[in-house]
Amino acid sequence: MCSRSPGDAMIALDGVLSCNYHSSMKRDGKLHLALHVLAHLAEAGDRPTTSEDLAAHLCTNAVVIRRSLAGLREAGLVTSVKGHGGGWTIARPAAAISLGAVYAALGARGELTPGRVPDLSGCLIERAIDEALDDFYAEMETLLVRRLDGISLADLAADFGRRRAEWAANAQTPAALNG
Amino acid sequence: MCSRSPGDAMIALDGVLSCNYHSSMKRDGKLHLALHVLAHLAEAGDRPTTSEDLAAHLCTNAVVIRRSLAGLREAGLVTSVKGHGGGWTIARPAAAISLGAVYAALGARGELTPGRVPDLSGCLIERAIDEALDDFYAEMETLLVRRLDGISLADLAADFGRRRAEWAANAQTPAALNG
DNA sequence: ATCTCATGTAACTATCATAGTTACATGAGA
DNA sequence: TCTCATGTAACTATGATAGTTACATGAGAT
Repeated sequence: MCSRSPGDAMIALDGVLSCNYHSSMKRDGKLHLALHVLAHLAEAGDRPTTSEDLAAHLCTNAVVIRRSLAGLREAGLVTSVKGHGGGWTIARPAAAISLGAVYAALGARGELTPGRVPDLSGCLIERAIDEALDDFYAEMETLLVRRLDGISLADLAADFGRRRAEWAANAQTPAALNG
Repeated sequence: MCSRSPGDAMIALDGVLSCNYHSSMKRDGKLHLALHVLAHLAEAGDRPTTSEDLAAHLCTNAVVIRRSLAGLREAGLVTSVKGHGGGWTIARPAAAISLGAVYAALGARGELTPGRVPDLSGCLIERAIDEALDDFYAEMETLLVRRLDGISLADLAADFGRRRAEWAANAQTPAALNG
């Protein structure tokens, strides 16, 4: 089950495309999920979106969405409202949310760094390698965050806008989207 | 079981230190393992080292070592000889082996890149994010490899040499090594 | 009031990657 | 031919994360 309904913020592709519910979000990372959700929330603007709706769009489970958004809420990137008419809303304009902020909000240690087990062996070679790799990974992490800080959600949204325009122009051949 | 015997290439720390066999190499990555093995082989020079010996030093299993070294052999970084007096030997001087070469030899896709599942949903937002992240990860991968190419095994060995000297100077207080 | 919707969260299962293990075939000296 | 060591398949164990179920909590709608 992962089809769209005409009224929502998505481009209407109903009946044409669907994704296999159980094999989709298998090994793709927390960052990807969070960005996708945020992009949808940015599209929705002020109107709250339920985790159920988001889950349908992302072909995943509502609880998975809530888990991810819980972290983003603590970081002040989104807000949530319970009950009737409730749901999730983006807390800042998309241009004011950097991918670095999202990455940080996820506590995304380990997205790059493999994580290290403390060295109990006393092997000096191991120590040298541990330190070298620690330094190296820290350096890469810095580069990664710096680069992510330079990209905003609005940049992704712009890219999305470009795609939508392209899609509208080629609307005659929707089959090309299946490739 | 992970104690050293006095005659080998390791600094003799017998009886002083041991590591818990079952909880050591749990989440540390293929690169770390390969580098550690290579560093030991570099220390050993021309004399072949058995996977059993290496496993004892690294507190892991001989088959794990052989699995890792099989990849490195295909890349021409190490050689192996069967039978009596056999074992593993480093194929080039340590200065001529870059960490980038090791990384490549491991086919270490996924050390950084989370890997992506093909997008079947047709969601344009998803596509924009997929491409942005693909580009981003490719960029980081390039930076990572470039940086790794700039470090040789000999650099790590030099670091090891420095440590050994320090250790020898402070040999009176071996307890400090336990911290 | 209470009904319904939606979040918040705990607890469980499923899946995947990798480390660890066992077992055995193969090849090379002694 | 005996022993050592690699080469490899097949299995188990572990940990991370996605997916699922279930239920408590809170906030409007009636």
